[in-house]
Amino acid sequence: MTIFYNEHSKVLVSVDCIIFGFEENKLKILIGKRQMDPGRGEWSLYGGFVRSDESVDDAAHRTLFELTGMRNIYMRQVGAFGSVDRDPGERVISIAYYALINVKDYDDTLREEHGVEWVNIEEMPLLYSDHREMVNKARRLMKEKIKTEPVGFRLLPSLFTLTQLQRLYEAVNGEELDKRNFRKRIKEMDFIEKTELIDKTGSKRGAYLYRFNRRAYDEDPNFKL
Amino acid sequence: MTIFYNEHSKVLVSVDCIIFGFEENKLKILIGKRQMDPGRGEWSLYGGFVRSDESVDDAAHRTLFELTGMRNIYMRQVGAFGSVDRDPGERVISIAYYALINVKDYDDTLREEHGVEWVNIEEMPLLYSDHREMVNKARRLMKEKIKTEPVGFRLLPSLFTLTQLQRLYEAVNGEELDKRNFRKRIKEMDFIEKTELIDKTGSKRGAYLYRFNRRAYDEDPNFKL
DNA sequence: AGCCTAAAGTGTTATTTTTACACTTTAGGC
DNA sequence: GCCTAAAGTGTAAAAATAACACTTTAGGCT
Repeated sequence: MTIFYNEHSKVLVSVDCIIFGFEENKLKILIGKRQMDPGRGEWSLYGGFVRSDESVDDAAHRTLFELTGMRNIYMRQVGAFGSVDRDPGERVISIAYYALINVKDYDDTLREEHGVEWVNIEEMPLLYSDHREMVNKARRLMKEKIKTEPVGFRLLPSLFTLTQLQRLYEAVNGEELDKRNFRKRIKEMDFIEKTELIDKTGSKRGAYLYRFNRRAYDEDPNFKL
Repeated sequence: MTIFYNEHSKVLVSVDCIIFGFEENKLKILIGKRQMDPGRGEWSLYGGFVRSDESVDDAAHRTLFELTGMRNIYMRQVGAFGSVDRDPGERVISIAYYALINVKDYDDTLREEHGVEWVNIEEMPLLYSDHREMVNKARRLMKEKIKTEPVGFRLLPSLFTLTQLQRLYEAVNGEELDKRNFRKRIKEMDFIEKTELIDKTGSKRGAYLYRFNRRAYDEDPNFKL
């Protein structure tokens, strides 16, 4: 293969995943203690290196799959982090991605095998290197995204109550929402469908379960929450 | 130096700049015909490689400086572009940045020496590799940014008329704005200051020149246009 | 059986924000 | 002095958002 750019130096490129989950009315991220040097024992995002035969996006999906066994996950790029000394071991430029997963879809045994935990994002410990910056930016982007695109459902079971959905938005926005105003907006979005099923786990009375209908959304995609 | 990650492959990392300018009431970008292989002769963004001793952000600023001789330019990261075969020569992952500059601050001789031109973004030719994608994403991000942060002034001279400012927003938004509503909003922002100076280049009557007062903005940063 | 509890569910009004809209003023050029 | 072309200016309607409280229901307890 012809080398066109041979005078330039090459660097390692990694991906780091900010994996969001929603549990007990709290927004959480999946982090673990680093099991390798440098930084062994520090809290860290899960990541991996980009291989020569895969795109950066593919590397992110592969890395997430390695950790969770899950495919077809909603992932979006957060950005590139490229300080010279961001990694104490060697020059590594990292591309951060955030992912939205339903906590219940993630096998707990697999999670423990990888030594990662769901941590309330409001109680994040100190993180390795610039990972905290990554989380903050990911959170900012996700918060904006979730307002205008129906991606929050990715954090919930496919059937959910309106209270669950409201709590999710409250956790992401960091402020309480008015129940009646919230539900008024839901009613305007026909693709958030009420089922006849009732969830009794959250109250004695029980609450109707709803589902997101993607097909209906695609026909009239106007989402706003 | 200890090599910690030695089994992983390294790649070239470049930066590409989407340089926005505003001229003749049009939003423009600075592009040139590639002067090297691969892709010689194709329209392309201006870019450069990230060196081992500089951050990615620094590389972007250095690259912009090489092209324009300008420093302290507003630049924001667009994101990483990392398809395996995005560069026909060799695997190169590129981090795109957009910059906002005042066209009049860019020396025209220097511009010609580098063989780059201001092209109306609505009449963009086919671009090399994935550069069009980069431009589109940059434009989307810039459009959002300019709504809530006072960065549009970077595209204008330090003294500008309200009509110029309105035309800028019209060019970025891609739609006409109501003059009275626009000016009503300006009046609410005390950090957009009317001067006693008058610009007569745009009309016989002349229009008052305004300036952005950063200090005043910092004290009460509420910008919305 | 009856009472207590805790979450589900439901509309109206006030406030704020956004949009629509047209005429007067001014200075240069002819 | 008349024509032109851009600058400048306020009000009213419409839409979006925010504020707000009571009823219903079923389980658990006595």
